[in-house]
Amino acid sequence: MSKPSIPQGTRDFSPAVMAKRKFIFNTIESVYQLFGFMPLETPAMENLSTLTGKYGNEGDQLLFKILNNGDYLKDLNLNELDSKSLTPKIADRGLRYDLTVPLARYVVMNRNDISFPFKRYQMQPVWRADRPQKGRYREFWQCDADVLGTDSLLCEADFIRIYNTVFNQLGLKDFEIRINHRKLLEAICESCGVGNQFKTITIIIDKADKIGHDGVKKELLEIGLSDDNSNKLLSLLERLPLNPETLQNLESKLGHLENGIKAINDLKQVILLAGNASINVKLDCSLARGLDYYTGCIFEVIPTSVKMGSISGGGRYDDLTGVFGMNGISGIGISFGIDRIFDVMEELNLFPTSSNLFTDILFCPMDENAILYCMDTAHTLREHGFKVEIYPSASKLKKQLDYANDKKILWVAIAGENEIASNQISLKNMQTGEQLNCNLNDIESAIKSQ
RNA sequence: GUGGUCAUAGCUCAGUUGGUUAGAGCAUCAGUUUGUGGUUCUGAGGGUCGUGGGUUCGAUUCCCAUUGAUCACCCCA
Repeated sequence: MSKPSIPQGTRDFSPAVMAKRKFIFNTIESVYQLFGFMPLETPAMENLSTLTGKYGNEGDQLLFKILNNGDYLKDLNLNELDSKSLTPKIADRGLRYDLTVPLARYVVMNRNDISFPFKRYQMQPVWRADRPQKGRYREFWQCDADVLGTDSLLCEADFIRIYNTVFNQLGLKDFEIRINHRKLLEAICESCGVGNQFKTITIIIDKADKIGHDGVKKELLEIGLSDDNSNKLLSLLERLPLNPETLQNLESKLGHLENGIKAINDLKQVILLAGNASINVKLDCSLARGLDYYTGCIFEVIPTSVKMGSISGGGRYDDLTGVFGMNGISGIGISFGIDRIFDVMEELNLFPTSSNLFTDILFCPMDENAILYCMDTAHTLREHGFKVEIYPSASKLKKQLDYANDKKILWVAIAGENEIASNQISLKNMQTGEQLNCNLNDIESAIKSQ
């Protein structure tokens, strides 16, 4: 038999790793709930017709397809088919590629039962048949929150506050929120006389971080921009603090354009509503992201003290549900990339040392009688909120203490002949090594007094 | 989808200019006169050297293929 393995780009998460992941998940979830978002879960698999055509040509290739059950080759003439035309005939379902399309599908299906604005969060794995590399997996988790059915800029401001709250609670101080506005991008292109090449231009300037201003200019010249216009464009890409001065400056350059004034007014309103939370927000006109469906503000969060890509992104979109035949629903959403947040926190050593997932007290029975002796007391402590376990056999004490160390259990309660005779327990602190005898009923107070 | 690097014990790695039974540290398990650990000592288990083929008297070592890992590009979280 060959050694067992797991598929490419997937991972097991050990208990020690899960403790840390849970810390991140729980933090994000509790903050989402603080802002009034409600949980939603959708199936791992969707009908392939729901997924295809939503992510562009490249996206379709990255979908995991699920082979139909039964004799799926029946009625097929294999000679007339290539692999591309074969797929829809033998696979009706696929694994979800993100959480946004399933959300749109859900909203359309349940339109009569949903009252708007609809605020939901969703934290589930998604799958992409991409080639794995650093910080990139075939199965990874997204933590989305979206507000559907309102175009209020209060949502943008709320998401800025959510970013601050989440990263403060995680202990990640060095981060920068970058914001841009789709219409600002359009205005910039217009003012440089390249409004008709909007999409090409944005793909180029989105790479500014990677290839630098020189690289951007080179590519702009290649697609036929004049030297003048590319310089003008580049001068607008500087990353500046999002504040009234920056916007006023921008208004003097783009205020004559309809798109420009709309975007600037939106951003002004966001600053006002976000208040102090907007302090570490930077206006980044090179930020483009998945342009296809974003129509208003666009967000990205970058860790500033670690070399790592974005750890969160999002933006406003119109007509999310249009592809499923339900028009007029606009909204805004963000997504945390928890796998990357994990890597950043690991690198900066930000995980709290004590985890509330681990056992608080381990009972160590020295003989069979002691097991029975511990059972009721252990359960009373559980009812009082302690995480308690009893070592399941009367093994040698060394082995039991090793087990406690391995699981980072702080307290052990040793019970043997002597303790039973005196109706007591030997309570030992595994960190200090101190040990004391106390009555069974006094364990809780003894622990709390330390 | 394109290109580079790599593959020896559970983990981190030695090693052989191709030659008998492939090593170390850590980890695991078991003992160290039987109720005290994380920092004693002793011992044990564990590898068909990623898989398949080729060259050779002989391959873990050389060649080819394949699979996987990893990094970069494309794109993206």
